[in-house]
Amino acid sequence: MSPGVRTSPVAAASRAEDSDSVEFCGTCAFSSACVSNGYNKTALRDLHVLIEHVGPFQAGEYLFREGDTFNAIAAVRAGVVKTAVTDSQGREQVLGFHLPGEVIGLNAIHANRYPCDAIALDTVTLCRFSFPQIATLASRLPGLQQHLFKLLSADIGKAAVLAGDFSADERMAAFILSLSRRYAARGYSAARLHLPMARADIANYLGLAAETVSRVLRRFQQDGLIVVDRRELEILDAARIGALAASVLRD
Amino acid sequence: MSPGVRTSPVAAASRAEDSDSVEFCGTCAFSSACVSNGYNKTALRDLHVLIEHVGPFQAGEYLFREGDTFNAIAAVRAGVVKTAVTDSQGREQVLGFHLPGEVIGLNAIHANRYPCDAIALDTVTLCRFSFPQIATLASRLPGLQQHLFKLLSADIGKAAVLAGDFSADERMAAFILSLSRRYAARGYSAARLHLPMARADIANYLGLAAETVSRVLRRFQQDGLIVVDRRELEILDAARIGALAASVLRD
DNA sequence: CGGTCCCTTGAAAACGTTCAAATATAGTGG
DNA sequence: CCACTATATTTGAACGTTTTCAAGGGACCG
Repeated sequence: MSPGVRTSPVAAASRAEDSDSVEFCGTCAFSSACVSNGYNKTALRDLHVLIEHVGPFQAGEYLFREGDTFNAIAAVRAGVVKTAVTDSQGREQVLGFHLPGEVIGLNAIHANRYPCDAIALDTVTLCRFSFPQIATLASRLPGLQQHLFKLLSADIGKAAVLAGDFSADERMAAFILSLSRRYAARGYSAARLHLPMARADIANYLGLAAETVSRVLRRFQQDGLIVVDRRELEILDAARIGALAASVLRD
Repeated sequence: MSPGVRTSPVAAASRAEDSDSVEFCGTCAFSSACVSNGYNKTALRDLHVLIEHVGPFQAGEYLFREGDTFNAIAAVRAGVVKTAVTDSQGREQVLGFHLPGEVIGLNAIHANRYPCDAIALDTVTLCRFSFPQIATLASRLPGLQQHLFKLLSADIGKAAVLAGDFSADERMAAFILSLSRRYAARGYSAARLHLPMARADIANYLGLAAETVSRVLRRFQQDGLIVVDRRELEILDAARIGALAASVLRD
């Protein structure tokens, strides 16, 4: 990204790359699939003009910070985004990881400010949607309004998944399987996946200690469930992983 | 409520009580405050016709069940509602408690089915809003659409609050303070409050054992933080409760 | 007054954490 | 290309908070 951009590239107005392009990228096409069925080209153009491609961001860069004024949601186009809050004592609490195709910023609508930080874990590019504009457009396109309601509704349930009292094994298995499924839904391999986040981030997200994550992964490998090497992970026994994760993922 | 109603009074179409009344109840007035400013009487009447007052429900009655077809959200008008899921082994997981003025069913939009059970903890009455109708109306009333977006967005954050690794004391203090604030926001006392749910429900919600809840409450009382007698609770030292809860509630 | 459910209390056990240290890896500059 | 440093991960052992197990009271309801 260009040097000199100092605060909240997502929150701040950003220039669109390839502003003369009239094609949707894959992510945009996904995000707008709801309106592309049965709507005219005017609607599609309306949607297109409020989309900006921003990035790339390098690992560690902040996409937005807690407290920044909210004015846009964003779909991850490439890379992985971590959302987290930091308390007064500087302790971080990881809220989630967002893979390509997934939307960030929905939890900022309520207070008109982002309630968490968003940090690139690797090289990230985004599709940025001005929220006031997309809300206005949603008034005219019932399909878009419905899509936004559903995106928001789905996020309510996701946040509650790890609230239960699950064992370290169950949490770890659910984490692996969730990543696998979400990658698979985007056309990546369901068996081999890359973990772009540190063990400490996984642990924090799952409510465990980093040492516990390390130990559980090692034991999973000893038991033939997975093969893990650094941040590359292969699922060998999806059935047993699924059995462990079932109580967490509810299926 | 009338006998013979067997399934999902919220999901199913229900008769409105006082159908000839043209006055909003307090909850309805609250829920529709967003549109009552600057909108004409036609809009208000449109909103009113899609509201149904349902109930009362007795303690233990199901307002809707997991898997029921979704077609309405509801605001609690009186009483307290517990939402929970039950896994394949029959173990219950409490997702939340909903006080008067709070909305239930928002997490059902995504899949068009309720993802959890809703159970009355005491005598409950509801304002039921047909979701297809309110969504249609929201297309014409930007203020209503914005209000719905904000309701949904706020719920995303609420669910994640207890995901962190907090001690039993911190969780319990946060629970007490959250109830106190939410009751106070509705005009009830912030210091004296009634707990309509069992200790086991509190424990389940907080990710603790019921015995731990009992012990923490007793110790809080020994330390002069609260007085608790059965399901009546008085906060004596709001400052220290607040200090304990701060890391959980983030303030 | 009996029954049931809810709550409380005590003691032992378990799971995961914390502390401490070794190992490995990636990044940096010579 | 290599040494060097900081960071990340792994591993071991002791500790601690919470859970589990077991039992005892107590309130509410018929």
